Amino acid sequence: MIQTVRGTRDILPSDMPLWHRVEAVAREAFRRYGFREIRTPIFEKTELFARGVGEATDIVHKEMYTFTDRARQGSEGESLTLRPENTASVVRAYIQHKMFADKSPGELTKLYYIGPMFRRERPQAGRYRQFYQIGVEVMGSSDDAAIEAEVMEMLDWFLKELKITNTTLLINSVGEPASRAVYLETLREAIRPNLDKLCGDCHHRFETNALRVFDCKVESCQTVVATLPTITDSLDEASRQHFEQFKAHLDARGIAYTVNPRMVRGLDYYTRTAFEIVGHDGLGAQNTLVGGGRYDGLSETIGGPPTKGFGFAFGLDRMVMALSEAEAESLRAADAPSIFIVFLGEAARAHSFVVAQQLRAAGVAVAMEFEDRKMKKAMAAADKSRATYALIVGDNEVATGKYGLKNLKTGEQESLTLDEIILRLN
RNA sequence: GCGGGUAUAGCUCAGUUGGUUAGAGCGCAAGAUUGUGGCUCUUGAGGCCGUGGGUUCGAGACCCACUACCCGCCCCA
Repeated sequence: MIQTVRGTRDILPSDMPLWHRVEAVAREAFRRYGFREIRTPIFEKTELFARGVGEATDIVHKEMYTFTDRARQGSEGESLTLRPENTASVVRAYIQHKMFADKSPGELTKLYYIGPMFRRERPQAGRYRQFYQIGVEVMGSSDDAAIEAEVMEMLDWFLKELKITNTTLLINSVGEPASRAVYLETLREAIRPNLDKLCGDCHHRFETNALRVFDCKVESCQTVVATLPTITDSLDEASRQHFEQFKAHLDARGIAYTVNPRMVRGLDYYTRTAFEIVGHDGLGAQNTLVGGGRYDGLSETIGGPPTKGFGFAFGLDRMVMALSEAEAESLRAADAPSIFIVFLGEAARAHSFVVAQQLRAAGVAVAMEFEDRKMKKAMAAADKSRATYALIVGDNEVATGKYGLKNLKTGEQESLTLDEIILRLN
């Protein structure tokens, strides 16, 4: 039979309550912190990602789903790409719709998005070719470190609300592009005499992105890494101060963090603040839950006005995996009807449709089967549905207008009118 | 792109050194007499044993290829 494409999957109804919960808590966080939703197209011109994300990154280099659009008369079909991330698109929209134009100096544009992204990587635990991200972008003329701190505070609330504990916030400053370039040279010079002690992957990293040598898991590489200068040592003064302020803001908010001078992030556009939140439970090797940073200058890269920016994205798939078993179970349990109608006989069946209609009109989640079954079977179905109550409708009930409302948890049963039942459930 | 593992019922898995009708638990269906679920008991349905080739008197088991999934590397959410 035809199955899902490698790396893609169906999210089935039994998991939907978990997804909805993560989304709902995120939206509530965004509401409280003044973010508004934006939706950008799922595909864009390839050039946007090539320039925005960076030609040299693995994402652009080997992971994009790129295709040529059908040619129109007299012109070539243009190259389009399924979005591998959303920051470039959001910044594009910010520029295209001139969101900066009606703002006072200092006023920020705070946006959030939620939707699927596409990367052609090898699937494994917590990594899919179509995956879902929720993210925010703060754009404007200000680069106050309080912006970063406030976003960390929001994430802190978000994770606590989802009862995802046992996470670590890692922060670092990667500096301005100029000082980073200087540091990269320093780093390469420091690595060069030790090249023979490094693994094959690190040789490759040395050529393409020397910063990534820090991430190597090979033990012999780590002994070399320990001797290398960190980016902190060569930060430009402005970035150093910005980082100090960021930490002070976090301290003032009581948010715990770990400075990791060796944490680097893969996308080209990051400047100054970079951060990750890593989880430790229920995730495989892909344990980065949230990643983000500052991207001053990205706007200019794709043809916009000078703009400061800061944002993050988290993987919805991974966030759902990080939910505790207990939390998942209680979310699933809440995804059940309030009332399951058990009817007996043809007349009661016809009457039940009307009862169901009235209950639903009053806002009650009602389930019922359409087949006339033995009461024992109907009760078993009610139990299986995890409904709070079974509503018993037989000939007696039809005649008197009083129905048996049985609480399936406690086993207690009362005889009530429809109005009384509706009142009971509200 | 590279490495390792797995593939048997709807689900989770057993299946001896190759041997005759393919197993369990859960789930599903029916029953334990009248309009009351959960627990228990009885019975039942449900399998091209991933696909294709090979070895053999005989393959779910062994060999090869392919495919899919899982885990890891690279990289990332």
